[in-house]
Amino acid sequence: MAGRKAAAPDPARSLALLWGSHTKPGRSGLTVRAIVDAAIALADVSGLEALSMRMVAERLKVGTMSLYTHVPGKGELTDLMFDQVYGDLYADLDEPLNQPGGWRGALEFIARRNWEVLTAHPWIHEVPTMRTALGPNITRKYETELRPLDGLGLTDVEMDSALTLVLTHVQGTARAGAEQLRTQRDSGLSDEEWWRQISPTLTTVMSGTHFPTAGRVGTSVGEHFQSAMDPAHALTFGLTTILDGLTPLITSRSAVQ
Amino acid sequence: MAGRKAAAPDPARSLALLWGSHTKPGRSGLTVRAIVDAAIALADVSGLEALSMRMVAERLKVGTMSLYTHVPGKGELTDLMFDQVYGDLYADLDEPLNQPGGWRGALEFIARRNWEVLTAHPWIHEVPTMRTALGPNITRKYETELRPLDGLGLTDVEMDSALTLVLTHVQGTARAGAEQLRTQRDSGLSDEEWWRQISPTLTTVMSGTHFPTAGRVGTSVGEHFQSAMDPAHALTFGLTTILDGLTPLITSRSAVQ
DNA sequence: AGAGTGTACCGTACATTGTACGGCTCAGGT
DNA sequence: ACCTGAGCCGTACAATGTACGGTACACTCT
Repeated sequence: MAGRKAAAPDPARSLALLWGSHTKPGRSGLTVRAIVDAAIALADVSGLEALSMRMVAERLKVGTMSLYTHVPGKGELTDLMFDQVYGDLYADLDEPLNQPGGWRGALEFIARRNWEVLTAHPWIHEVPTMRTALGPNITRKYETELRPLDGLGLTDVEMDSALTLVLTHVQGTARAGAEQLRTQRDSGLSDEEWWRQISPTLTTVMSGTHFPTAGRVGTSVGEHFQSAMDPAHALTFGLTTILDGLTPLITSRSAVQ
Repeated sequence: MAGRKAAAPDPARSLALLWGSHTKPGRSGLTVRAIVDAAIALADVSGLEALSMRMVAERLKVGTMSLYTHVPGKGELTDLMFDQVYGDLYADLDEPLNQPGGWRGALEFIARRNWEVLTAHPWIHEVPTMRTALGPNITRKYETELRPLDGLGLTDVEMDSALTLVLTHVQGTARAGAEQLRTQRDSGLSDEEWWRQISPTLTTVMSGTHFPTAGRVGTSVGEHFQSAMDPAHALTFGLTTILDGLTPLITSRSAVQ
């Protein structure tokens, strides 16, 4: 990254911002909320890396440095953006729990919701999540997502592990999809056009090497999805497999109870 | 990112570099290989984002712009780095296949090997992988990893989906672990110190809100792992679950044969 | 041996980034 | 009417990737 030291965001400062109430408009109407909203709108289009403090300021018709009155820096701003988009994820604390289909239906619902945010705001993948772990919305999300797993006989650690597994899968798959989309946008080439462009170079250069399985499977996948991969298919295949894998664990625990 | 246009890497140029033979030392001993090795060594320590062309040049005792004689730009350089670290992943094309334990043992072996590279070179997580998909080493890796799944009765698409699921899981978990480590390094704080620092702010600010499940489970996890998460545990829990989930699919297909 | 030529090498310049610093300007209290 | 403090912002700086144009060396051909 460029610029001055870009000092690591102060956790305590971030937390205060995250949990505090910010309803003091100032004399040009500038608010933490307005800044975060503007930043999210811009990031949705261009990504976090392309998002600059100058762009945010310009969109708000405000001097660049005015932002720093309300937000310590870009790092803390991304923390706020992150917490914000997870704010409306669930209608209430029991929405997944009230889903039909028991724990399995609940986890499917959770996966689908997370998938939706991730695809609506692909820049989330660029946010270092470790440090934001304690924002108010994130904490509520954790509570909401854990509840359907409570009382099934699982240990606390198992509950966390199961949830983490599902969320990691959704995130990884969504990330791959976002990357695919972004690559297409950046290059202006669709998957097919891209393939046509590199195809001659590839055949020239690949002559003499034989990868029979990779060749056959790669071709099948390409024909089936018209692409090198289909994120939606990967999501459901993986989710089904994971839930199938969790079933014996949960039924054995429930039986003991 | 800063700097000039930073034009998207030319796929064809990357491919030529990836597949071509580069054994022309030039008059100051500068080689594509040497550049890539230096870049990898630096990235291992500081990450991709902190890696700069100036740093690479300095390490090689060479002017910055000399690098551009051998490598079109930073984007293509990262492509080369990516392909390079996957070069020695497997001893031969049948190493996973020859593992004991059938397809399950093979997938466990594959997961472990991928985990090792990912933790040895955490910057891999920052590489946009879509465009590199066709490097020689990556293609061989795909072949090697698919073979243990061949002949089990799975369709080509199912073979690819199963492998992708395992690799996505390993990558996601490794990424979380890398992020955790990096956050610690950057802040100079261990998990415990970090917790002590934000704890007072948190209790002040969290008063009045009740998240019973999150609180109980979070505490249990923290006590069990001395941290908010344990990547190694997440890896094995998830892998076990996924393989358990794949078992019915594979046995049903094999039965039909 | 001498001349010519292409390629490896690199110094400088520039646009772009995050943000430190210090000044300006106003709202509100005394 | 004046003072004070907070919101606002112009300028400056360090760091980045790399375009551009120049320099110097290894080689080939005469």
